[in-house]
Amino acid sequence: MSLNIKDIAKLAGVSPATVSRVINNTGNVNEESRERVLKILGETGYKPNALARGLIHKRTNILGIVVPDISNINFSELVKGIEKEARNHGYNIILTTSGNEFEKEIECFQMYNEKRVDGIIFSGTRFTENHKIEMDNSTAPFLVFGQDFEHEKLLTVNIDNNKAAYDAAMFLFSKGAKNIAMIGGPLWDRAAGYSRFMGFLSAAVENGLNPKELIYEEGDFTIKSGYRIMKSILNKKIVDAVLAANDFMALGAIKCLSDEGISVPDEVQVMGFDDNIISEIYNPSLTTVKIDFYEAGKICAKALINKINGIEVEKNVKFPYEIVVRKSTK
Amino acid sequence: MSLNIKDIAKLAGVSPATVSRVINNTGNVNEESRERVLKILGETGYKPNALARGLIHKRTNILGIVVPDISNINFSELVKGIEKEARNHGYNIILTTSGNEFEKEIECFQMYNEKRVDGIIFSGTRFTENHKIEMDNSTAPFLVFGQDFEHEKLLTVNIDNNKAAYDAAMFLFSKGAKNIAMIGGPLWDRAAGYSRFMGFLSAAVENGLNPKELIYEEGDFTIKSGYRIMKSILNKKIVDAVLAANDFMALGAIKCLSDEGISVPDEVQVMGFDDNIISEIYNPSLTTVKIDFYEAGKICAKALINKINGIEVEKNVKFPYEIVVRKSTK
DNA sequence: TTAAATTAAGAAAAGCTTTTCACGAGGTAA
DNA sequence: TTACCTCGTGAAAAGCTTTTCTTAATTTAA
Repeated sequence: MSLNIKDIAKLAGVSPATVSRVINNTGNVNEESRERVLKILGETGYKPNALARGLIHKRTNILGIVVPDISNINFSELVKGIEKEARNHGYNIILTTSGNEFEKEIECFQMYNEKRVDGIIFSGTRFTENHKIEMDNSTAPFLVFGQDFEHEKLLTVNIDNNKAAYDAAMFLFSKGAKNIAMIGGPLWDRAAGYSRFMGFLSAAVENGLNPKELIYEEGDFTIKSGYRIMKSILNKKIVDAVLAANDFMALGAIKCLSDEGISVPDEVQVMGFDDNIISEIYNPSLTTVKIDFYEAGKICAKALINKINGIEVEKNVKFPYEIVVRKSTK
Repeated sequence: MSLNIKDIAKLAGVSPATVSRVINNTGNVNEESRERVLKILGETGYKPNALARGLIHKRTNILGIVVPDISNINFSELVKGIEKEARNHGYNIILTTSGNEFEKEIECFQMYNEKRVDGIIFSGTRFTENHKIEMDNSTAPFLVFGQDFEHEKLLTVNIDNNKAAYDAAMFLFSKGAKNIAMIGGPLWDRAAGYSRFMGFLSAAVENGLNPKELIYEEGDFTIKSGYRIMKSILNKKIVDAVLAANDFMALGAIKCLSDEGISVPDEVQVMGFDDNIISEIYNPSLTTVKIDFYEAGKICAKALINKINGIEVEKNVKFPYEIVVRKSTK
């Protein structure tokens, strides 16, 4: 059914080598043969087998992507950016989702190794010994998005979470907040948990708050946990502003406050992280630290492809964020 | 750097054939050799090259996916379902987005052909001559999601759009509507445009409306077009219900009605299609025909993989929908 | 005219694995 | 003992393309 290069060669009355030379535009083929081959190529619609090509060149032009959940809009935007940029450079992507489970992540890495992808982009939260082993063994370069894992072979792309959280908290203070609580991520998440907490802490101390009395509770980035923690905070202390480590938790907090009859932003200001699509249409709309995942995806793809092609790249890329002011703050 | 099967063979003191037999559990290797090989495999972490394997078996265990836009929640759910089910069967997915552009779709098909994927899942709106040619030439089976294209080699997975629109309109009538307008899709979109219109038409006629006076306007599935068309409808005729061909347009319609001071659902009931995540949290929340894209994705993957493996499959799968009643209808 | 260089094109190897074929050893049945 | 099986194993081919190596033919330079 499917033709191969030998068939084409026979049809054109030349050798496979010549056909290959025509297809790849490596010189040394005279005009007449060239045209005969091109004619047959057009008629048959022959396409060279990428497997055989990959075997020779030790390249597949495929990037392997691992994200926790593609139906989370942040990650789908990220993947969209990666795919867009990758395709512009002649690369395709194999996509797998991990649900943030380590074993699945490791499985994916191994699969990508078998498939001989040219590079791997990984978005996850933890860096276990097994992750390290896979990266050590991998011939394909790794890029981690959204974390600052330290590994000699690793590229990372991330925002400066510490500074972003600091800026967000300072913004709340500038809007008259005196007592800010944080609905944070788990501290083992070094980026969205730990670093954002540290930024928050700096700003709080700078504004005269006592670090001992600071309210920080760990959620799991869901709307539900935001709701639950907001309720718990209300029982402990009177606050006039809440900084959440992502938009979902911020939205949960707003829902809780409105259920309790507390006005946002008049009595309590709320701020999130990410700029989820829902944050704009929610009522009240959410002030947040916008992270452009689509652009981030492009940056990831470009950096990794450069690395693959031996072009010098920055090892730890920081990309910009932006505070988007809406109705949940004064 | 990277080991191959010859290296493993040398280390274990056997031939490559024997190593292969151990890896693939094809019998005829005695226990002693087997253990020696396994030991080396464990120590080295060797993984066979999928390219070479694919070349021999004429199989890649990869499915190619083409969707218009991965950051549209419907498609990301679809892809998530596909990926989940595919992985359960030992397949991976290469993902490309087309923006609904024909040339890109065709390009993707050709790329998938070169990469020798085992099957292709395509979500698009039109079926041109070029699409047909690619499907004719493809050795990999095709599955189309969300359309009813006719082609001998084609599998399709879809809801019964005609019946669903009929049911939706009948639901509105049952809630007291007398004059229903439809904000539809373009009629060249045979599924979400044409078929949903036909279903709406049947229900309208059945309820004594004059087909000549029926209001149907074509939008492009965006919130904006829903808003614009709603406004246009209000200028033409008094209606007490609107059926939109998707949720985005329905939400646009609600926004328009509320801007005009018209109460939903008291004065005008609104209903959509899809059950977008936003539809639930919008105010008022939207009554809609829920399409479970995640399940649909699983169905697609399963059907296609069965086809690949020579298992008899239904050529045109219809999967269920469900009317979700919320606050935009009485 | 001879030597050197260039061009054109095929043969064959390489890339890595699986599978078929062939072969020897050991066992069983007649 | 002979004939036939089974088992375990390695050599080699096949899958498809690219690239290197050769060779032959033609052109250019001396």
